[in-house]
Amino acid sequence: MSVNETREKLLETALALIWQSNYSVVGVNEICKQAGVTKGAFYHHFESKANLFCEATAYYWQVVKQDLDAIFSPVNSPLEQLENLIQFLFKSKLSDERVRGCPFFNAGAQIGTDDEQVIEALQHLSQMAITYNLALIKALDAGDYLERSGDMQQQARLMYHYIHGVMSYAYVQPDVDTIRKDLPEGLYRLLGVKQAYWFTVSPTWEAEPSALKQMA
Amino acid sequence: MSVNETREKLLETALALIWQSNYSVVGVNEICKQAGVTKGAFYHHFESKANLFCEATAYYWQVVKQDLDAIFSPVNSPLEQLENLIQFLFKSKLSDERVRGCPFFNAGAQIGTDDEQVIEALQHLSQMAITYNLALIKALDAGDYLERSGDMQQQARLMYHYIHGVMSYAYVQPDVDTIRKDLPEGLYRLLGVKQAYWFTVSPTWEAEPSALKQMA
DNA sequence: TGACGATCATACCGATCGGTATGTATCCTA
DNA sequence: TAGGATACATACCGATCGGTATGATCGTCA
Repeated sequence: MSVNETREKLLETALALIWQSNYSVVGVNEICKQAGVTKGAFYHHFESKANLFCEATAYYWQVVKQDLDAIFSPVNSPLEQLENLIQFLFKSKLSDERVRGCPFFNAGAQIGTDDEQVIEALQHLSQMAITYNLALIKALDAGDYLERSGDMQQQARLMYHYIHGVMSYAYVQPDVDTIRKDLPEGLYRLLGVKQAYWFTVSPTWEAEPSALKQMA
Repeated sequence: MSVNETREKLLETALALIWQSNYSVVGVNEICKQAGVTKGAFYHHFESKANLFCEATAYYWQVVKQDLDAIFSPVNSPLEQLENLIQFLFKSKLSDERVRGCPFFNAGAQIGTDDEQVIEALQHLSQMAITYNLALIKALDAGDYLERSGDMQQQARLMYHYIHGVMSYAYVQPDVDTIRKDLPEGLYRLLGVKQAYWFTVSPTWEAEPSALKQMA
């Protein structure tokens, strides 16, 4: 196994395990065991468990960013972008029944406030997500798809709040059909998309298998 | 210390500690230490840590229910009820900077999926919350405060999702002013309250100190 | 008064936690 | 080909985890 292979195997295993339960519960031993490496290897690549989590956050974002850039590609209309986002959230996190919620949507709630670097990593991640939301809202507004204009930065946050909430709900109540309905309904309502445009667009984005997808 | 005193002290201490960090991180030893009782007393009153959590959930709900019943009192108009709810969510969970989010909003994300009785306790709690939301939505709809009628059961869920999301956001980003703005804005939008009624009502509910409030 | 159950207090359990010390095999470079 | 850095593997550390066994103290009621 090459250097990067070991490192990435650890990152992906950690993400998968945290994904399935939570940061506090998943131990370094278990991560190593599942990844098929020893503790010596773990602490060779990462200085601590918290550091691993931060690196995993960055790794996760790096992968997700590619999806997001495809979803929000300028070749898609704003409405298509929104539908793609819904598709993405649904497919990547809810299709497999064993996986509920998103480790980073949830992570804020999983981690004690004492670990500063972890908090910062999560804040950065949420800020990134909100930035993407903001771009979408600006596009929707420019395309006259919205009933009213408002504080778009705020609307981007509202979007984030809501998506976060739905994902967390899915963690406790993995009722796929319900989530499938609530996700678009809430977003259309929150953003104030003109009702004529509701449920009128088919997504142009399709989930592709990737390292992170396989984890789910 | 009487029997009920010890038991309630343990429940309240557990809630406070879990509130501040999370279920996995807070140990039985720490709960006992903070509560000023010994482990013997703990395991005399509760058969396990998970059982304590379930009991604490019920205890918490029992206290919160009183607030909710006051908030949704029929003497208040639906708009006042909504404003009261916002006030309640904000005051009870965000006023103290050290406390971020809600232990039970977050708990779904904090607990491994392996503990069945804990999951059930949380599902029950969320169902209760959604039931209250539903009553509010029906009242708003009946009072012609909403722009459109829809699946009210779903709308009650959407409300829950959003509130959950805002609370979790507050956990990582304890920016009180932002939350203060986002909470009503999102709820008005989600529920589709006619814009003429936005921010027009003053709350009739005021937080009163209680055992659980002091925890915060 | 004496027996008994309720309410704890103390001491301890094996397991596991995150982390480390040290040894070793491999590889690149000089 | 010597030597040092890299990439691990193994064994172990003290601390803490949830939980238990046992005994002391108390009020209660026969």
